[in-house]
Amino acid sequence: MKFQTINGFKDILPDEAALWQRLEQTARSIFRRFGLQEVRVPIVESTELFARAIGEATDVVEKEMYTFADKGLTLRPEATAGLMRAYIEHGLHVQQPVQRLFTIGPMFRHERPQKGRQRQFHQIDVELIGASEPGLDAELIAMAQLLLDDLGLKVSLEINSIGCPQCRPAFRQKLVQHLHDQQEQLCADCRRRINTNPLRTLDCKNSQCRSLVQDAPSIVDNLCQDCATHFAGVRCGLDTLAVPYQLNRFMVRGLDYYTRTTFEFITADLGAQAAVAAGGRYDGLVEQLGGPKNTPGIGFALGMERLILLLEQQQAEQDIARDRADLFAAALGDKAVATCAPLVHELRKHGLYATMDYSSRSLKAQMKQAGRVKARFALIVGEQELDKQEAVLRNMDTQEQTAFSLHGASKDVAARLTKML
RNA sequence: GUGGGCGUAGCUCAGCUGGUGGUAGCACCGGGUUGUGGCCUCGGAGGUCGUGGGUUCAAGUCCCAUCGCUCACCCCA
Repeated sequence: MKFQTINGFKDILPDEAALWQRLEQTARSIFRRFGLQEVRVPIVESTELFARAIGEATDVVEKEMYTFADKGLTLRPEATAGLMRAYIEHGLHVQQPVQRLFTIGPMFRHERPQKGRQRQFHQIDVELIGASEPGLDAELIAMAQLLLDDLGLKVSLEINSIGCPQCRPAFRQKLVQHLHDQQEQLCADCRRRINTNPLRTLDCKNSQCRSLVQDAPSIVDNLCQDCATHFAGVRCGLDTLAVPYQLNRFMVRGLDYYTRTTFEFITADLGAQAAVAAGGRYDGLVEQLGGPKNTPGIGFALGMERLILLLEQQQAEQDIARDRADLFAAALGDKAVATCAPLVHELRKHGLYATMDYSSRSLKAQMKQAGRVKARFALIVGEQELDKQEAVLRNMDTQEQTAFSLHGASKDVAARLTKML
């Protein structure tokens, strides 16, 4: 019996973990400048919360959730619902009119895994709650763009507005009418979608469907006055901030809570999973979850695995800069090991990355190991030196070697040694 | 849920129309340097060829089943 990660779940080993750290650090650095605050919420919530927030009829809720049916609990398939629950539960709206929050962590969806899609995946999730001005939409999108730029990734931005409960039903009806008229020519999936989720036909990948919806009614032409004005404001804001974008009137959302502004950052380098970040406005969500009335919000999620894949592709040639050890102690013999161990520990108290080998292997083997941890210095402690209370300090870069006295308590020896490194 | 591709060393992979599992590369260990890393050189260790059946004198190779991985559909970050 051999244990292994189960399908759709993945180990992140040290080399890759370095990239994850870089990604998170870059994100945190950007978020700080935009005044975002971190929150950490549980990965388990009541099933009812997700059903209510995401929508009973969505694929995510209908067939992709990891649910403990007997307990009424579910592993979160996305972050927004839990964040909104926390926002409402703790009355965050009272503390500040606009809350700027982010969270980072794992999400779970029981889909068939493929490139850029795991069953456990990670998102960086940002939410701005409590304001609806279009300038805020533009700021949020510009921030996401800045983050992706800082990571050195080339992605393109697409935006759309999907209206609100005022104007979407009318548009939906109009679209259904149009689709009915050419039902025979649509693919089987799209024929089914006419009834289940007509908006989805707009981004079908089937080429024939694609050309058929080209002259379908466009949602941006069917927005109510408020939504149209708002969307114009968002576009204007993006222009002001010099964020290039493409209007994609076929872009829709799979989660029910979205309203008005929607956007996606797309890459051509990930196969079928093109979206590395996506989000939009959700002006009715807080109220729908039992929070204060008229609390608008907007947010987005970045797919971390997808970003990591891009980062890996991009710098396939460069190897990741590993931390250099400050000192490697090569101890030859039991006495030497006994001398080095407390010394190394003292160096670590001084904040240095020091390490040693306890096995008393050949000096050659230990030097090799020193090279492997990219040690800047090696301290060679052998029997010859020990008799004289001395060691050899070798600069691994210049190959210079000097005698180093081991006289005194290891604490004092370490203090002297630290100065020489 | 539906299709396609692939399972040989820790990793990346050779292995042609069946005829003894590769001096393959990387990584690991040791020698060359009686106590000095990277480069070089020599050697070593490491495998139920995913698993179970079948065909055959003979199966990593052909057939069937099964498990696993992967890509795509669907859906989504």
